[in-house]
Parts: sequence; structure tokens; C-alpha cells
Amino acid sequence: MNHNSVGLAVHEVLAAVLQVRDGQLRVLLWQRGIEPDLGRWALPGGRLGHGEDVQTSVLRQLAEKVDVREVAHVEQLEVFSAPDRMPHQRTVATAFLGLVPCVADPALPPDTAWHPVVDALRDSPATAFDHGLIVRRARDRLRAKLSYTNLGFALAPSEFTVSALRQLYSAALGYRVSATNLQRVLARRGVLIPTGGTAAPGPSGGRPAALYRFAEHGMRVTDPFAVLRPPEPRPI
Amino acid sequence: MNHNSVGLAVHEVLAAVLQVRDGQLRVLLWQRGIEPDLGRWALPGGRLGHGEDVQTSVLRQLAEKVDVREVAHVEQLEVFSAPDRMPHQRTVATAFLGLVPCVADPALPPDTAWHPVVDALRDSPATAFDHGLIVRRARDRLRAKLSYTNLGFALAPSEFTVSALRQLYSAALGYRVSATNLQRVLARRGVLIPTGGTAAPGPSGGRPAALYRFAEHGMRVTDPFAVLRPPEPRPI
DNA sequence: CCAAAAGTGTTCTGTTTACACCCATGT
DNA sequence: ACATGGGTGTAAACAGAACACTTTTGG
Repeated sequence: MNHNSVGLAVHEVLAAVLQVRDGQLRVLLWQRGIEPDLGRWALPGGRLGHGEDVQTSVLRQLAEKVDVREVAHVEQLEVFSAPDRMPHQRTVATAFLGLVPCVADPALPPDTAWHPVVDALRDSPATAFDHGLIVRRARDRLRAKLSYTNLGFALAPSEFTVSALRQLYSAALGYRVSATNLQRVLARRGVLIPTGGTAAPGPSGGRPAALYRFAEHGMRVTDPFAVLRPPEPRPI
Repeated sequence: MNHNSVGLAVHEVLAAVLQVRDGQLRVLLWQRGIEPDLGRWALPGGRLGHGEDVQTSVLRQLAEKVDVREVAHVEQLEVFSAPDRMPHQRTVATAFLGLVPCVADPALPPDTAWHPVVDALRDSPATAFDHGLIVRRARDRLRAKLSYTNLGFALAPSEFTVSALRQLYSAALGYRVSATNLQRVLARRGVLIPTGGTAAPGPSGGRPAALYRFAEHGMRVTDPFAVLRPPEPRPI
């Protein structure tokens, strides 16, 4: 690397694609078949192309792993740029969070699989480079935004019961959420709309559950300011 | 640009350094003396160096404009990577937010000056490239974090009255904040500590104001979850 | 009739805002 | 005394959590 290359670096994009399945938050990883870090699990992604910005690039790269139409939400996380984060070649990475509804079950390439996002500090599968850290950041961002945005729409199917939504939120947040309060909070904010339909009860009976859908399918901040909000002129 | 250069891009770092002065939120810009965008105002920054990550780089670059010790807080904003964001050469930028206390008055290079951050959609000075957008993102991030973190420490002097703090918050947020409530909210969260001292009243009299300081000088989230918080076992 | 699951009503608590009132100082 | 700015007390509004209770189904 000579002096002229100051500022020149390989730029890659990486996506932490998260999904809730079977009460567990999981992330899409592929197993590296080449050195360095052969055999370790890595986030999907690749090099930035000529005519694309980072978001376009990450969606293009994801298309190799999953049907991009199944990705309900994508947002930038953070730049990872430690000089030694990858051996041999200086590489700057823009990391993304991607969310896939729980009903999506894309056909995966043979080297690709879902892995549970563990709460422990260590990574459960051996992850490549700094990808374990990126997954943790993605999880933290999802948890934060579930609380103050309507981001649940990206994890849920088009129609669902409050019980099903409660399981999604519980798995993503890592603690038990009350169905009663979840319904009320989201309803008050206008995030949740009843479709009018009901779901059939299970084999052991029980009252049929009402079906709901998310009012919007783009992310919206529903709880913008916790404090110090601007004085709103109230209607009489 | 040939096929081998896929993924290779110039990587620059840019800093939107904000400060409140005279009741106005302002940003540090320098006037370009070369094409392209000659004469337009740009954010300080420059190319990423070999052995540094983006944060190290932005602090190094800022040292050319202000005394870095006066920068009380720095955080990553977002990557800007539109292929045509700069002419001639593909350049990916990592943008940062920097905050400088209102008392800091660094000596500035002749081509550098503070500019008010305007609320209007158009940029008040003619800004270079996409730097106007970056400034707006920096302002929005500051406004959001003032509400749910202790980030005010980065705008305030070491000791201050609640009135002075109210002016800082009002200028940064763009609307009038009540001194009464500001004091109570920050005090309850343990963000604000009374020093015991008092400030001398103005020439027209008035009760002397108590002096306060921020309890911590690193950013801390003080209002972590608006809703859906985990059940906390309460003490008896 | 009973168990199971879903949904509703009610209460409690904590936070934020709004506003009235009291305090300390200079003229 | 009184104006001026600073501080405190208090009540109202609201959101969320917790929990008891009712509703609707299957066996």
C-alpha cells in the first residue's frame, strides 16, 4: 500500500438479516469456503459496485441469498472500519439491518443457514471477522426501534392475532411482553388495525382471536419524544 | 474506472460540528478554494488514512480546524454514498456529529467560519455537494438525543444556571423549553447536580441563580424505553 | 359444566406539563 | 416598596403496567 492509496479502501456492505421463527430471533449467515476465516460464519454482503449506493448494493447482494421482496425493512446501522478488521486488505464495511417477516421461508443456498441470535456475550456459531459484533448491533437496534416505532410490521405476517404478535415481540426483545398491553399501546398509536376477521381456535378450544394488520408498511416513529416535547396547542 | 476497481472507492470522513452561540445553533464550515464547488461551504474532513478507523480519522482532521480537546462529543451519523455525490471521483463519506460547548471559542483558519443552522429547507450558505443534507441529519440527531440522553453536557459549560441551560436547549431544539420542567426532568434522572454555588444576579436585580453541573461527561441514555419495557422486580 | 384462550374494565403508579405562588436581590 | 428574575408546590393529564373479570370457544 503506497502513499497514493491514502483514502482508497475496499468498501463492502454487510447485512444482518433478522427473522423471528419458533419463538427465536435468528440471523442469516453463510459459511465461508475460503481463507481467511475458512469455515466460519459470515454475514451476506460484498463489494460496493460502481453505480450503486450502499443501500442499493446491499439489496443486490442479498438477492443472492433470499428473495429481496421478502425483506420488509432495511436500514443502515454503522460503519465498521478498524484497520485490522480484515487481514490482507484494508476494508471498510457499511453494516445494515434487514428484517424478514416470520412467514417468509426463502430457499437458501447450500452454504447458507439461519442461526439463533444468542444473548450471551460470545457468539454461538464461530463468526468471521467482526460480524458477531455487527449482529449484536443489529439486534440492539431492532429492540430499540420496536419500542418507539411501528417496526413490528417487518416481523409480522400481513394478518395476525395479538397472541402471535406477542410472541414475535417477546422473541425479539428477549423478555415476556403482555398481550393486553401490547394491543392497547399499538392500538392507541394507530399502528394496529382490526381486519374484522377472526382466527379459528386451537384443538383445545378457547375464544377465537381477532385478526389485525399493521396500518402502515413503512417505518414510522410513533413515540417521537419521550420528554421535552414542543408545546402543542390543544383543541380547547 | 476498470472492472478491477469494483469495491474500491475513496473513503472520506466529514464532521458536522455543532455549537450553540447567542441563542442560535451553528455549524462549522470552510469555504472551498478549489474546484469543484469552488466558493461553496463544506464540512471539515478528509480522506481516511491507513492505520486509522473513521472516528480516529475525523478527530485528526478536525484538529486542523478546532482544538480537538474542545470537542465534547463525537458520534457516527450515516454513510453517504450516492454514486454522483461528488464529481470526477467516486467517494463514500462517513458523516459524524460533533458537539462543542458554547464557551469554546477556537481560533479558526481564515477560510473557516460558523454558520447558523437554518430551519428552512434550503441551505442558507451555498453548501458543497451533499453537505447541506448532512448538516440537517446532524441537527436532527442532536434534537432527538437531547430528549432521551444526557447529551446536553456537550453543549454546556462546566457550570451553568438553569436559565442558561434552558437557552441552550431552546436553541438546539428550535422551540421554547420551560426552565422549571427542564430542571426537574434532568434532576430526577440524576443528570444535573447542584454545585452549591450561585451566579450573581443581573444589573436589574433578581434572585441569584443556583449553579449546576452535569453528573457525567460521557453520553448516557437516560430514558431507554418509552414503552414495552421489561418487567422490573420492584423493591417491596 | 369445565378448561382454555382471548378480550375488556379498572386501578395504580410514575412522568410530564402547566401554572400559581413564594424567594432573593437590586434600585 | 417594587420590579425582576429564580425557585418550589401542586394539581391535572396521560401513558403504561398489573390484574381481575368477562366472553367465546372445544370437549
